[in-house]
Amino acid sequence: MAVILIADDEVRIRRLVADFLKRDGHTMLEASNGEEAIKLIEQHGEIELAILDVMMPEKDGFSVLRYIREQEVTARLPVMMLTARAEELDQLHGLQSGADDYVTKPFSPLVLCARVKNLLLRAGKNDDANAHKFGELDIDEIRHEVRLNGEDIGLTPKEYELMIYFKNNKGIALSREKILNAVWGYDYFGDLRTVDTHIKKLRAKLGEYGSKIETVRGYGYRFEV
Amino acid sequence: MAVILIADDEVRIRRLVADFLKRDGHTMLEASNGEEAIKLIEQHGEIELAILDVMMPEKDGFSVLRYIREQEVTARLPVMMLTARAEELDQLHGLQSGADDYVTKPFSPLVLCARVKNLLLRAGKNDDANAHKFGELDIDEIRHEVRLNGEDIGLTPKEYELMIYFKNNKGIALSREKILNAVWGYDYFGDLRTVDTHIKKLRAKLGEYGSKIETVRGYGYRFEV
DNA sequence: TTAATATGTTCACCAAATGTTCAAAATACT
DNA sequence: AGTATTTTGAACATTTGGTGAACATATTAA
Repeated sequence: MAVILIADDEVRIRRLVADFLKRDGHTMLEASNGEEAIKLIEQHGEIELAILDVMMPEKDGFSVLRYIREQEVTARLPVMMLTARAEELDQLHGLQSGADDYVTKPFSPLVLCARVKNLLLRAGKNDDANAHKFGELDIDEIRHEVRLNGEDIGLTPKEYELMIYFKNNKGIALSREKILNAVWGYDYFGDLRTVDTHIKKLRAKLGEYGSKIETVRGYGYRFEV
Repeated sequence: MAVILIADDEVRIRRLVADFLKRDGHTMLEASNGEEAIKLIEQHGEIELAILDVMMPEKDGFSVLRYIREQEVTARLPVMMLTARAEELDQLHGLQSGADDYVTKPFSPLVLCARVKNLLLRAGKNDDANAHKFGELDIDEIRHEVRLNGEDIGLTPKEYELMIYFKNNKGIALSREKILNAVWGYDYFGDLRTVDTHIKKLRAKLGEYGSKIETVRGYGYRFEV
């Protein structure tokens, strides 16, 4: 279930796509031209996929796509293009437009649904498991490494797990008990101070970002962004 | 990239097959029984390969296969059958059922992927990149061999499959469990350390490129480019 | 200011993960 | 059947990491 934008000047196509994707549980936003599409994208931070027809009045699909890729906040938004002819498809390939997928008209609604599912899956994985960037700090769960200014900082297994735990709980104060339970396991009977030792090492390896792990006196630690 | 139908009543198997083939860039359609499979085939003119489990509720794999061969439009569609037992395999042979390939359960996902690639190739579908070159390291899936400085390094079957799995997941940290599931098959319950032994041998045969298989401590391995 | 408490820091010992070797078991080949 | 090859995991070696005691420093309370 996601929020999806469909932009096409033909009502018939728009409805068709919207109806099918609604049936899959998605929330649909509709635009009848490029200008409208951009307006909706600006207003809705939560759009998770954009389906753009290439041929549209006001602003065509390529212009909207370019806009999406240029804006910081939407640069990584998955985009699917609808093209009417093979020539346009060539354009897509040739210009390396930055679209994530394309479907040629006429299309089968079910194939479109399948591809949408695919894109959302891919994007979902990217959001959850791909690199989380905090300035020059990359937490890359795909490669299973953390980079500072592009360089792997060589975390040990425990340090890495600790980092992931902080990443998943940024801004939340975590007691030593909670940290031990989460990272070491609920049946671990170790000294609470072991946490401190690992925090120390992690902070050192994070360099300038070490201070992002703040001490919450009398309680534990908190990772700030 | 092709549109592929997978029909199996076991969700686990369906997901496994779909996930692996999606990673190869294919669009997957899923059916949980024979009736559903036929419905999807009727609706989609663009299906390029059907993978059918023999044992399914509503209509079994053989019935679906017969249907496919009877319809003018789908008569030449490549079909791969999944069979659970040797007896079913006999049926396939004996009845000259018209399937293009068959795979017995349990199967290794990688073997399945390779066979799918084969079938699509045979069917004249586009498929690029069967030879991957990393510097002086050639991974040649056509000749089914890996060369270092032009010389075949004589990988054993398991080593070769491991190599292919790494090639398909370069830059991604792979846990021993994942590797075991992918290369040995989803129902293999062997020692995780067996992976290490094979890594060791593969590294040795890869010579100077052995270090491209990096150890991810506390997790598994990662193939670098 | 001093005592009490909490956290930072260091380090040596122990534990765990991985590398490596090998021979038995399984498999493929003839 | 017999032989060759491959696979496997146990056993041992080596490397790396985890741990908590001990001491240092910082913060708070009295």
